[in-house]
Amino acid sequence: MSTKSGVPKVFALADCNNFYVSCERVFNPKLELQPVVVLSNNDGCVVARSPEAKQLGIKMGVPLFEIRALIDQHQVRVYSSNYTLYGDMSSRVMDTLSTFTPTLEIYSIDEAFLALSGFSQLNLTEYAQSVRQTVKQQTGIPVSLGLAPTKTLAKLANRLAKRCSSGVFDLSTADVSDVLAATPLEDLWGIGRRYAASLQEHGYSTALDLRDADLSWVKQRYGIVMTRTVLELRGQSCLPLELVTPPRQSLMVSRSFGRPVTSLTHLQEAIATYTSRAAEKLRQQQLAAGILHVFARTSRYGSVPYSDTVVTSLPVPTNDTAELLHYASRCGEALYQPGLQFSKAGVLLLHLVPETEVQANLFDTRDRTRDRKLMATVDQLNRQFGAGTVRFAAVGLQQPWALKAAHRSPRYTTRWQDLLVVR
DNA sequence: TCTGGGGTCCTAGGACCC
DNA sequence: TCTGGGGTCCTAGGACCC
Repeated sequence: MSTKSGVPKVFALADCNNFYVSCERVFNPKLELQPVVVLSNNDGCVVARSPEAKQLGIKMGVPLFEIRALIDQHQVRVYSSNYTLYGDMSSRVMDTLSTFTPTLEIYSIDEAFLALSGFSQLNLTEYAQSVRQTVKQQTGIPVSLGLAPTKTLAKLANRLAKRCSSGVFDLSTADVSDVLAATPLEDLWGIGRRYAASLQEHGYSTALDLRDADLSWVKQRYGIVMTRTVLELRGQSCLPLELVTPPRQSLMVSRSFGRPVTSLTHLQEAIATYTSRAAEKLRQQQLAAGILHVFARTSRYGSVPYSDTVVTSLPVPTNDTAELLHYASRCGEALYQPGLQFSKAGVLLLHLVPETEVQANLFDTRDRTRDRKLMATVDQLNRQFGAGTVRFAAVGLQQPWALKAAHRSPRYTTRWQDLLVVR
């Protein structure tokens, strides 16, 4: 695969190793070489594991209560998620990566694709090594790099890089057949559990089988997405780097409750809390929403199955907390049913537009200039004195339904009170 | 007792129109 | 017996990702 100029085109996927655990370790070096896990919101499931924790057989995504015994037995260190810290560490890593190439796509909180076209004169593996070392040195975070002619193969190369001590794996020149033959379908980017099972029923079991599958059959049976995967396995790049972040289409805030909610009051408090948070996020990103979805559900495990969504079209796209709270509260009333044990609720905002491009409505009676000033002041106070300093009464005071986060580390990098003290 | 949260894209099918 | 057909738009649901 070559570009027009004849320069080999290589994608590198840089992926932070056990990112959340690594973030915790940067600020608490005692965690090195110890089994460590980081939990999802509400301390529900394991979402990151140190190699030592993986060694103990702790699987990705397992609920905490299922591995209690293992944790006690091996004194696994357990942390609640600290997304403020991880987000901040992520931007430090991305800043460092971006010094190596102008063509970089930030793919997720801990991954970035780099285009290394034009580096043909250099030894790519050495270059990748210097990327690793620099990121480690400047941020404390270990990363691995996979090199390949397509994104899908770079993803695979990265998996292999994670297993070798050098932390770099290059599939850009070698014949990949042997590697693909040793790769189960569900290890491929874009092939999840369902597709893997379905392909298996048709006699495919490895990535090599899929690469050599009949393209028109794949297209007809599974659609365009998997067809691209097949082509990428063949070394034909179909997924370009996305250098500009596409505008966001939706924004969601949802949480499971720390304990079941049965009263309308508590359901409304939770919905108001999530709505407030969603409105803050909108303002941070200078967006306004035209459609509000509010949903609530009971637990998938036991209890009466119930899940419903109420949709409201807003008269004018808005990011005003008070206005969104007004509509959300109506939705909450519509969703509530006595006797149900609600386990989760959430708010989804759609039809997002830049706040500067909001079309006025002729019949709009709100004094929006005044509203905007109020929100700006509230945001400023909360930035200065901490989140939640100024709140709307609707969010409640006690919040007995609120989620659990019993093991959270301090926000070392984003809160003055939590700054690490060296004695 | 205890099972995450936040996204995107694609497709099928219905509504509607000419 | 005859009862169009094709295009577009929208939505819900399903698949995937981290």
